[in-house]
Amino acid sequence: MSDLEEEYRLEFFDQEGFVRRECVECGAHFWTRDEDRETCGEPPCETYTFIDDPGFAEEYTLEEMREAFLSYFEEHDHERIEPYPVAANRWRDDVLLTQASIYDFQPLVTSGETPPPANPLTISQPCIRMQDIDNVGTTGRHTMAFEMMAHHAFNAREDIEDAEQYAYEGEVYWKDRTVELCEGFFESLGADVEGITYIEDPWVGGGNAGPAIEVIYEGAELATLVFMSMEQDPEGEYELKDGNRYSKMDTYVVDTGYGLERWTWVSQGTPTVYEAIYPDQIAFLKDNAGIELTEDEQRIVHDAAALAGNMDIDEAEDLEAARDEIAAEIGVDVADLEALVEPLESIYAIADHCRTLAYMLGDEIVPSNVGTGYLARMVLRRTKRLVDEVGVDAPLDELVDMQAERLGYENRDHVRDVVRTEVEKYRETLERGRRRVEDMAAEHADAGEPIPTPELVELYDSHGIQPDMVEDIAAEHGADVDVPEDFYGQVASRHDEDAGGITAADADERFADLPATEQLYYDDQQGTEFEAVVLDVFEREDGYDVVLDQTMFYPEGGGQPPDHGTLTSDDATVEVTDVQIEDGVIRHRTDEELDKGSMVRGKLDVDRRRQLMRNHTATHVVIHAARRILGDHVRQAGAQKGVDSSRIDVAHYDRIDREQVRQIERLANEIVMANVSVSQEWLHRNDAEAEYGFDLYQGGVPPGEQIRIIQVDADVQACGGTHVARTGDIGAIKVRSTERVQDGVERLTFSAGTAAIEATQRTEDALYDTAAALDVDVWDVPDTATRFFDEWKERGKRIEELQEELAEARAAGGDDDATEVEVGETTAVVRRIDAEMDELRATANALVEDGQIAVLGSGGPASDVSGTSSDSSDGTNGAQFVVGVPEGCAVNAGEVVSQLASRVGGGGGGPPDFAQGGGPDADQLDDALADAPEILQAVVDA
RNA sequence: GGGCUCGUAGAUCAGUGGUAGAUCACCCCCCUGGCACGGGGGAGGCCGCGGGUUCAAAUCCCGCCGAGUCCA
Repeated sequence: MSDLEEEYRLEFFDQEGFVRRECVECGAHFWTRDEDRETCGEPPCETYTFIDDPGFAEEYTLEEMREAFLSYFEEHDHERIEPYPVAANRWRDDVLLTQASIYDFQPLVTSGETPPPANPLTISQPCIRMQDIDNVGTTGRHTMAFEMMAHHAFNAREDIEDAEQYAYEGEVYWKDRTVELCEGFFESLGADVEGITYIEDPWVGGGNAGPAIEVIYEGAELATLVFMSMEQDPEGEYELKDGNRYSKMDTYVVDTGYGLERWTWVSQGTPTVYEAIYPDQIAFLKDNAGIELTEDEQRIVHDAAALAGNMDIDEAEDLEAARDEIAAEIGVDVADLEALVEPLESIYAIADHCRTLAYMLGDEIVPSNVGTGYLARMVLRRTKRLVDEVGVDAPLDELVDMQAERLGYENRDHVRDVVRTEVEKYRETLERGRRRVEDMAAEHADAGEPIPTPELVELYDSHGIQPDMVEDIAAEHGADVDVPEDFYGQVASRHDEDAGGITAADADERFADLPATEQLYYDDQQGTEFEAVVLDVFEREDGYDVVLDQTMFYPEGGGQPPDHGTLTSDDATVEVTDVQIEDGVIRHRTDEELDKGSMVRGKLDVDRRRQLMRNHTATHVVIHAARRILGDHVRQAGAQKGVDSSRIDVAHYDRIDREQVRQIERLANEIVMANVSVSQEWLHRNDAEAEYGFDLYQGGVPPGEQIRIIQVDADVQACGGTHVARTGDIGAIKVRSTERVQDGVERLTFSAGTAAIEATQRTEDALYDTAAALDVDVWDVPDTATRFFDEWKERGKRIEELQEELAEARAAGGDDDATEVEVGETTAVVRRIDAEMDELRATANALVEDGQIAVLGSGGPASDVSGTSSDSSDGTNGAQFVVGVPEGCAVNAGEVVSQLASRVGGGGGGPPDFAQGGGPDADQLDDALADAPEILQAVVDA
């Protein structure tokens, strides 16, 4: 096993007189100029020494420090690069947020597939680390939002066989120069370079690894210098700390990270990092929340923070343990200290969270319950809770705007708008939750028991109500709550993860030897016929896979389905039903075999392909139109093209209403009618990104140095699909529906070309048929339908009234159809009324009100008076009974009904005073009713 | 993408196989000089939609639509 010790023996260290030492506290190896040094310098082995004693010659604000860094590296031959969005999922699909500057260049640049935008380069990249969320504010040094200043150099070995295979060649600089530049920057700020220690700390992550150095100054880790140079390899020569083996790569990359906030903090020497980086907002928040401290109190807070800073408090949990110690040291009561410090901690967290939100929303992340949108929502809600708790009464959108303004954003109005919308949504959620908890609390308070844990878990998991909020609300209603220690564990256990990763289909070895198929559909997008040579044929379960030297058939990809068509050789014509591409080799799935080596003529199913092209270009047009109508935050969140219809999912924070659909449709068709040409061009990806930004990648990020750019009107996208030549070829675009596929994601389904016409015709047919059925003009359909519906409701009510009148009349007039028997003191009326259940019930009620027992049977409605009956049968749908018993009469209606119903092959029941039942054998109805007197007698005797 | 919860009167919600309810809001009347309150009466429901099970479904099962929420 190698611990990479050799990797750290730098010439630079040698020349500068560094020595390698082992820390007496933690055992880490480090490099220092100070021969007497015993510890590595990093907490907990040593403490911060810059608090109240800044480590640089001058104090810097965030902006000044960023500029100092970038200009230093510019002066040393680095090109300054504009920061990337914090939404890393715009250019890669393995992560959601940008957490380090190197994220900007993964995976394609680091692997050598794509050249970096400059080499070497320097950047200050905004980042968000959600995992630190609990520590923000309390530890004094954690922030969720930060900028990682960096200098990167991308190197590729030249001593390899095929050096040109990588997008960059040769060495820009490596370890020695990296450390030298780092020292140089320290020096430029007037730091005492004697005090710097370099700790050996190999880095491993995401399948890559390499030696790395932590740069410690004044007790603080100010930079990490990573030398990414290895990749995971079971045969590898190095075994690293994650237990895996690694071997050297052909590319090797300098990946550095300098925390802008740390550097600013060290330059100012404030007790916490927050005070150094957000002085204005913290002053505002303190003032607004009415936090005024006496000089004594200020001193206590200051000392406590300084001590905490020195104590290597890495987690909020550790702080609780440390607080006793701190209080003792300063000589105050722990409770008093907490009362002083906690509001400040909230305020620090608010400032940090507002910056996080400004980053997220400024980069046009739309709050939702998926992906980055969910993260934005979580941060926003947490911030809102903190703001309310600490008693800040400024609207949240104003607080976020303070950060957006500081960052110089141009879309501040949009950011405020989104924050307001979200705050309102949260308010509604809280209100719903409050009512729910109040009911629950009252119930459990009555029972004198605490709210049980499963209820708590459900309140959080299904309704988004935090346990501590439940505690507060429950307390108001006198109910207790026990929040178990492992609460969030119990929540997690509700989410039974059904493992079952999708096993990737085994790559077929035999394809590996075949050359990449020439893609004729790019040379001539309008072409439909071609000639080719059959390179190979593979038998499959349901047909054959044919590989040609070149093809016009478009393989499935980018949401565009594959082409269909035929391949014809001298001997046979075969149908192509599917086309797939793998490693550049295109496979045509056919129903019959073709001879290897034969010449074939390929013909596309032209109608299908035309529709697919129309749909694909239309997709670009629709998303462009949606963006113009709904706002710049609109991005594609998925798409599927089809022959008859296509759909795109877009990120948007509200439902798309009918009027907006009309506007989108109109604008889309204006672009169609303008008949602008659809241009295809292959650009170097860096040029394309520089010119159009990451919005190019609406449909995903293509690999490679050159990317295909499709421009439709003002819309520019990287796209591998086939398109019509001019927008007019689309013919027409019809938006058919919108649907909310997730909160914050709207799906637009539309049709293009002939399918658009057909879709419209189908809708019209439905309208015409309706008009015909109502016997009115189409324009009168809405009014007529409304009138009919109202009248139908009126009639229902009238029928009910009449049924009641009829029932009363029946009850009053003893008519001949009824059999009356005496059951004890009470008269029972047994009668057959062929009517609906409603009518039977009404009659029974009327009889009961007259003090009589009602035993009513029905063989189904004699005539369908109400028009509401939905049964299609012809009166043979069985028998029903209703039995009603007046108060104080010892007859169980349920029992009677049960016995009657059993005679018609069914069952029944109900409360003792009013029961219903029935069965399928209507033929037995009269016999059953004839037996009713005996049944009544038997029941009363029992 | 997955899990969970919910959809009943204008609003908020009860009702978990057997006659659709409460509170507020609304309309009318009484009380009052008038208002608030109080009292009495009334109107207002395709129980989200579509299937299924059952003698019987707001209620149970399946699908769809709509909303909420937790997680990746």
